[in-house]
Amino acid sequence: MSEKPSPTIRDVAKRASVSAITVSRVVNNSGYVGQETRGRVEAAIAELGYVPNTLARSLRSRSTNALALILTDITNPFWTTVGRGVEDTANEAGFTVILGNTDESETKQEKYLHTVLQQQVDGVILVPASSSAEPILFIQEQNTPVVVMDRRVDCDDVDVVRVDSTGGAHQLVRLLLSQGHRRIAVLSGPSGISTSEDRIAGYRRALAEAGLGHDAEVVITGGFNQQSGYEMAWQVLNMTPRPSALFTGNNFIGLGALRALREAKLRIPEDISLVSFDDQLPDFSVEPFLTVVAQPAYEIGQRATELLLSRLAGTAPAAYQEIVMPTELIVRRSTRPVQGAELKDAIMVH
Amino acid sequence: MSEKPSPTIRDVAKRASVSAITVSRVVNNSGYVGQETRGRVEAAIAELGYVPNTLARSLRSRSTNALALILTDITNPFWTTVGRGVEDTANEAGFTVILGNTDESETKQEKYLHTVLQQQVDGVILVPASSSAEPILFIQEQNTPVVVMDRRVDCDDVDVVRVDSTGGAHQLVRLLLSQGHRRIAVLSGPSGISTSEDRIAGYRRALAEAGLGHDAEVVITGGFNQQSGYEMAWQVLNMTPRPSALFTGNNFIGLGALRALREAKLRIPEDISLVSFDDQLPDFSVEPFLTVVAQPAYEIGQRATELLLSRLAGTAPAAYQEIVMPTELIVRRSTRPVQGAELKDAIMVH
DNA sequence: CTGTTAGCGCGTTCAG
DNA sequence: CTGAACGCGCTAACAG
Repeated sequence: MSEKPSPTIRDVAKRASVSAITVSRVVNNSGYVGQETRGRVEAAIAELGYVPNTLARSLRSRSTNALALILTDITNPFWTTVGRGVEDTANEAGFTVILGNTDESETKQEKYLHTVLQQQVDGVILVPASSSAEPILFIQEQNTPVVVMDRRVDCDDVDVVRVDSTGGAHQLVRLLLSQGHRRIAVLSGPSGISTSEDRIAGYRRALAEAGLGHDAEVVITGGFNQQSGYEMAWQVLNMTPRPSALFTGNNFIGLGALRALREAKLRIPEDISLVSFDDQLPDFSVEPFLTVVAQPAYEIGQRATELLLSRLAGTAPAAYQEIVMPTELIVRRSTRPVQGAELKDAIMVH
Repeated sequence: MSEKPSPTIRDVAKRASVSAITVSRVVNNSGYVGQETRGRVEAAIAELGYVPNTLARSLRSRSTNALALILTDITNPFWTTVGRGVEDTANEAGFTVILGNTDESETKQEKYLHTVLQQQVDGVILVPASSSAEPILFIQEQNTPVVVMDRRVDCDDVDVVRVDSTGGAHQLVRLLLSQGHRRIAVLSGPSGISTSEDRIAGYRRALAEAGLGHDAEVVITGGFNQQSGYEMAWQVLNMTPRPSALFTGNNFIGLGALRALREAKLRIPEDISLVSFDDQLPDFSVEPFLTVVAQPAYEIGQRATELLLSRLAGTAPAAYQEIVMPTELIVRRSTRPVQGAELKDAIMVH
């Protein structure tokens, strides 16, 4: 393994008997270069196996053509799909994407923000771990454009791309109400996160419009993960009277609840109804049967990236944008009209 | 939004009435700096909101503290787990990880390799899209250390971390043989990929040791994905006589086969036996029941990264390493001894 | 169409 | 313990 250093632009220049800048123009397809000169340069590049140094390029040109995508849970298929939307859109425009995963931790988020800003990314797409405005301001202080994705924050001066969580929850709960359900439990995410709270708000609005109230006990908050969904579901199953329907605040909470219901030997929808925010991945061992409100995950990533790129290009409207995307109600087979008798038949589980 | 440029190390130096290099020493904790001086510098950093420029740092120090991880399918949970092993190990050592997804395409792989080498990553972990030595040589030409993961390549002068695919397949097929299965179909990945071929080799060895041969028709190759598994399984189901057992070459092929078997209304293991390479993700709607050979996914990533880091540190043995990790047979409930009658009872499906 | 000059922000080298 | 000079590899700004 010989230790000869990688060839630089000057080595290529020398070999092709031109100046460094000419090589630069050939590599970047910028400016005018004569046919014959270009040929010589390209030959020299091939012979030397020259690979341009992006670091130096970015240092000089003050632009890395890289975006940071900072999200909360890369193991969640919803986020992988969003991520793909971001990546595809960015790549198409010649940008690379640097990914950071915060696990909903503000500390990790801060760490990643520092890292990517040090790396001089041209822009940031952030799924904030809290609704605090501080991280946003920190990014903006570095003159770096930022788009907040999925969640609202306590800050008006920033671009946001999200879905209508309140509306989606409202639809789901109205469906349950129309089937006669009256005691409906909500298993939501962390309080302090807008999606989590908006979904509860949609639930409350649906009940209020129907002239109904609800026990405080049936509204539960936890984490946006399976374990939490599992635990919250058991909590619900132990209530007296037991709710006749569950509304879970995201896909993972829904999965956890599903497991709890199976352990409790409750059939869906015969014994209990279940609806959820977020569609589930197709599972090839069973037919899809969960009634859900689906989010346009890929498109969310796409729109957020487009907005960010237009800011970078200076083609975005001056005013900060808030893009709210619609959700889609998909009715399948996990709910059922409540039977007259069932209303009083509140069995204790466990 | 005022357009003042981000503060540089010199701005901090001026504000603290020291030289730039002193600031550098404070930031990097290198060299001696007096207590009092350090205090002034830290104050200046905080007041200015100074964030060091990694680009310039790396350009100067000729090291980015970044590794590239190039793999073939990020949507496969096996690879996400491997990736986590890489990421955790790298982060612990102060390295960041740049991820590239090739979808088993040599073209995409080449594109990513170019990108990350331009970005001056300190090392590459590659899951090669083919067994060609060329990409390896290309990386090594840039004086960049590389570890090949999961697959063998036509190149001896490179570090490799993989599992014993032949051995794992051998165990699985021996289990089937011991239960009396004689006509066993293999649904494997692309030919030309060592894992795919090694798993077929293990199958052949098990049969040969039992003094048995097999029809060429029951050995099928396709892609390492669900769609391909689904199609290959249907192909098997239409054979006469129909194989009494299936061995699928990875988790996704297994999932696709599962779907085909369900569509064909075949019960497992009553109507047909199924074993697979790779364990499946826990699915909360059904108990795990598939008999598999599991790979230590996380540890594979970990070992590969450790090896790469030790190369960077210069602490690795001079000779190239080939680390072959063991697989684990997990017997569950997807196979069953073949019944005497069944052997002749080769029903056509469809 | 091509070249010269300068300097991006930082850290190594060597001298105080 | 601190600093001055220099250059990493590349391109912006200006010549010609």
